[in-house]
Amino acid sequence: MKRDSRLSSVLHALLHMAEHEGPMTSDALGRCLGANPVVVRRTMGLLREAGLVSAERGHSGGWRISADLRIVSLRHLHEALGEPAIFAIGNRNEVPECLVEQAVNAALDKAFLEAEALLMERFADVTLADLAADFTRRHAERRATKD
Amino acid sequence: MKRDSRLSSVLHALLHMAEHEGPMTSDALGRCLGANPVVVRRTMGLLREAGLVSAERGHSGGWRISADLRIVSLRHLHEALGEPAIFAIGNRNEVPECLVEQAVNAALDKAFLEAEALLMERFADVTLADLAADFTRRHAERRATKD
DNA sequence: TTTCATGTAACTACATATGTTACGATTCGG
DNA sequence: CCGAATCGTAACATATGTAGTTACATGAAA
Repeated sequence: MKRDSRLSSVLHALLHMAEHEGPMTSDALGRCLGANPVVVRRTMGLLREAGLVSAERGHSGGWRISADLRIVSLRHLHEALGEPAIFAIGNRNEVPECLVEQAVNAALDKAFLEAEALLMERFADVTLADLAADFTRRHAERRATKD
Repeated sequence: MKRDSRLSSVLHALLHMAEHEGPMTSDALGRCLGANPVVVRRTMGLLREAGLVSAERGHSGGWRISADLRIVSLRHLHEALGEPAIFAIGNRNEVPECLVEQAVNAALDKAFLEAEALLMERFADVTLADLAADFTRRHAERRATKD
């Protein structure tokens, strides 16, 4: 199964936007991410619908962050992306007649739901501001190592 | 992304085998699961390599469980299947140059590793015997309801 | 020796993420 | 007002991975 990397992509894009003065075009973001500008527009469009960014068309247009970095968490972004399926493993049949399969599904579902709940908790704990701070720390570290 | 349902499938198959006298053929298991017998052989072959089941060819052959149901956990089965990827979400680029992307990956990896650790714990806690008992309970319940 | 079963390779079918092309809609600058 | 820049979006292409299917070799039992 090919993994959905949109959450990773939008985080990367948003942090670049946070470091950048003025709006960034889909083309510029595409170059940062190594992604196609149309894919950028497609994905950022979901964040726009969630009110997290805004887009301006025409000359000197592009994408801007329109939310507080200290508020927006990974969970918000996951929701903005439509809460895509988290697991690459699942039940063969979601509503089985067979009692054996029902027992199997119940056990698997319980484990997956717990893991998903933990993941969502962790996602809710991390904001864009946290990531920006981590980036700043890494940046300072690299400069210190080079000197 | 199509989900990997092999763990669900082998659990379903193993429990049917546990309830069944003598070996079960790939054809019979395929009918239980609603799956193709070749796919059954392909998947059960991995369990055979892990020593969890054995296969006999020829007349009155088929698959047999060759391990203690009280010992074999979901985790063992997951391992026997080659520990397939658990998450359908992931980083865009696993070894990025970009410090922004490194910060993003670090945050996501941390959350995913914690969730995976919890899932593996839960998997280790559930044995085939537990599932068989749960099936028996469901079976008794259904009969009680019908009466 | 015939039949029934697994073992396995090769190919097909299908789903989904991402990439690409094309073009319309909008905005700014000259 | 025109033209370039930019987003919005549809339609199609490509890539990858799961499961299904066909075909046939191998082995065991009646």
